[in-house]
Amino acid sequence: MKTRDRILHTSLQLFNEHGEPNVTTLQIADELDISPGNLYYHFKNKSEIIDELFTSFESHINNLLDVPEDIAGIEDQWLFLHLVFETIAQYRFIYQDLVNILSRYDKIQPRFKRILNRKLSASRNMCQSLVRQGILLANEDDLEALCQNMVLTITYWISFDKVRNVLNGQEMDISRGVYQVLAQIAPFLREEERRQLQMVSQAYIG
Amino acid sequence: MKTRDRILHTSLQLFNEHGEPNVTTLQIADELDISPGNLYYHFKNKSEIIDELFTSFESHINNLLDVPEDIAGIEDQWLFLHLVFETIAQYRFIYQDLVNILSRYDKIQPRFKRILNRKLSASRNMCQSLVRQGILLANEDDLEALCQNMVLTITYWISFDKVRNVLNGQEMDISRGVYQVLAQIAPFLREEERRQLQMVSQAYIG
DNA sequence: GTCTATATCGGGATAGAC
DNA sequence: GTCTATCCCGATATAGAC
Repeated sequence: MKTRDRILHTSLQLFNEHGEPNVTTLQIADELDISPGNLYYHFKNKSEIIDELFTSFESHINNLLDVPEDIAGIEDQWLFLHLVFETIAQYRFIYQDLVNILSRYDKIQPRFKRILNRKLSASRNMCQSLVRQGILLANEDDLEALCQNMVLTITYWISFDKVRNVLNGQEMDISRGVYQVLAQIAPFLREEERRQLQMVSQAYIG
Repeated sequence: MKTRDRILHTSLQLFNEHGEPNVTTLQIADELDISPGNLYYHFKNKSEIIDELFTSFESHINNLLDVPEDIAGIEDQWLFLHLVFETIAQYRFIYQDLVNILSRYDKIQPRFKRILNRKLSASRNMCQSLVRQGILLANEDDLEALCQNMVLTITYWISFDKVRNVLNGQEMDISRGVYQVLAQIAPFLREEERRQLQMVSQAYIG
């Protein structure tokens, strides 16, 4: 593994663990047993590291969010959301200090907003595919509020979970986040699919 | 107004506007046209300011959250949530850099968790009062997931709104946040109360 | 590519006069 | 209570040797 990539890799880990603002370039270098000078040979400055990591996140998440023309079954939706959550968890430092990071690195602000919009589209696609199947019954306003809340949960679940649990050593619970998103759709579902969702949930959460 | 209070007041404003980590003690002093030395006469250090502001927030929000033994009507619930949102908005710097602040000022971590728990209790009270009235129909699991999501929305709506809109100058929209919370209850409501909620929403949002 | 040494800068905080 | 001056330190970033 090339040094440049090792720097990115370690930075990501430390950022996720301690929060980007709390991690210095010296700590990154120390963790890698290289000199700070070496780090600055590979990266002009700290923001270049963040920019690169964000770009990487962006391409991963866009990849995921572009696909879902038609995620028909509950099981597929569960999987889809789980992949989204996993990706966010991998780059959670962005979400944990979102306002801060967006205000200090203003180039990524529009890019993040675009991701939010894509999340919204994906949520709408999921719901509309259910509507088309006649499984989900809701009017326009309900649907819009539902999708907004889905995006909110997708965006903040991991931070929320961290505040409540992880800060004191407990494990992060992604599946629970997936559940919390789908639980918002549940009340609009037909009785049968609602039970099906319940089954799937129990299988993954217990 | 005593200098000490002016410091608190201005700090709160600057923190909310720019994010606590981006505001220096010098900036606070400058804004007040006092010297940094003067600031440090009134406060031992920056964290004492934050601590004091948090304490103030804590007492406001606890005051609100303690009341709701029985918030029966939709209209009352709207008002209650609006007050909660307003309080959070007033101290939004805490929420905007939540993970960061909780990790750097570890004394407030348990206190914030307690607030989260109270939010959860308040949400449960709201829902259960509706259940008792026979207005809301849901099983235990649905109810629990619902309340969790309500707390999540209450906690992060304002940050979410800021990321999407306010960072580029638009106004913050508290009523929309209230709506997003109540919209989660809506699908569980009886037809009649659901319509009623719709009316109230339209009155406040348009 | 990597190191050591160092410059620079900014923010937090203190000393001591008034 | 308030000011000016200053210290201290930690973080970013650079210079130059190897």
